[in-house]
Amino acid sequence: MAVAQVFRFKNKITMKIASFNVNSIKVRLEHVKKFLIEENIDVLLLQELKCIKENFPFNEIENLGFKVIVNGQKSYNGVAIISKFPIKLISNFLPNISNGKDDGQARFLDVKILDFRIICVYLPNGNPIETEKYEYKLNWLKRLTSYCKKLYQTNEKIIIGGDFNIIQKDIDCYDPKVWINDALFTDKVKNYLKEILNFGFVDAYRIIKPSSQEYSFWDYQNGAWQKDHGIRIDLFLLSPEVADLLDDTGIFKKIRGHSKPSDHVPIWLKLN
DNA sequence: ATGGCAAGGGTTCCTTGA
Repeated sequence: MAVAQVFRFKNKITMKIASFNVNSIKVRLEHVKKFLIEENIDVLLLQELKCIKENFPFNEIENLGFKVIVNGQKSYNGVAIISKFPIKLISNFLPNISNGKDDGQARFLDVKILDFRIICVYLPNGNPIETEKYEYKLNWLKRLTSYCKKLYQTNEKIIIGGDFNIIQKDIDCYDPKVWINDALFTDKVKNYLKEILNFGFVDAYRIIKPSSQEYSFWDYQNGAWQKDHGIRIDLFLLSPEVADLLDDTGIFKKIRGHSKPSDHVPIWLKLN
């Protein structure tokens, strides 16, 4: 009995996965390195690199013992996945509904790490509404919903993480009145997220903390951080197979108070 | 006391973000 217990303990998979919209990897490199090391991160999803692949600091990250996959773009967007375990690229774009092709914006990575299917997303902001930016966001959500539906049917261990640019509910922002008619908070946008959740995905944060009010983004302007006027828009969506493994989750708020912070902070989860 | 951001790219300001 004791032997069996030790055996089981030794073979238990423990993983800490995080997601961080860095708002320029160049400016936030030291924050990322410190976070990876001090918080014992196994897998990190990054958004808003704001650089092309050639300018990503591969050496700095790989020297810490990580593998890296980058989907870069000049000036805007850009996503990456950093992992202690080998990464196999499945797709670096979210296919168009009409022709299955890339749309040229680096906002998506789908990879396999161990037996997990891990998807890194950076959704469009979409403001102002009733413009083509908003239409692009709705179209992106339509494509993501379609992708998630197919993905769900594979019954794999799926983790979709990143900056969703969606405030799901009133509790996910300091003042819902401020966000009326904002592209992060319209019914159309929220309904796409609901549809994805209705397939059977769950918001990891709400499993562990059903009624907590915490944020993952504070605007640089108007003293938003000092007044705690934030929003929770960075999310991990889990398939049931992963939700069963969820041990803990949280928002790494303190990094927002450091010098030269991103306007987002990392979110993380532990699987056991 | 009443205006208050940041980053990239490229130039002395524009775009984008949320």
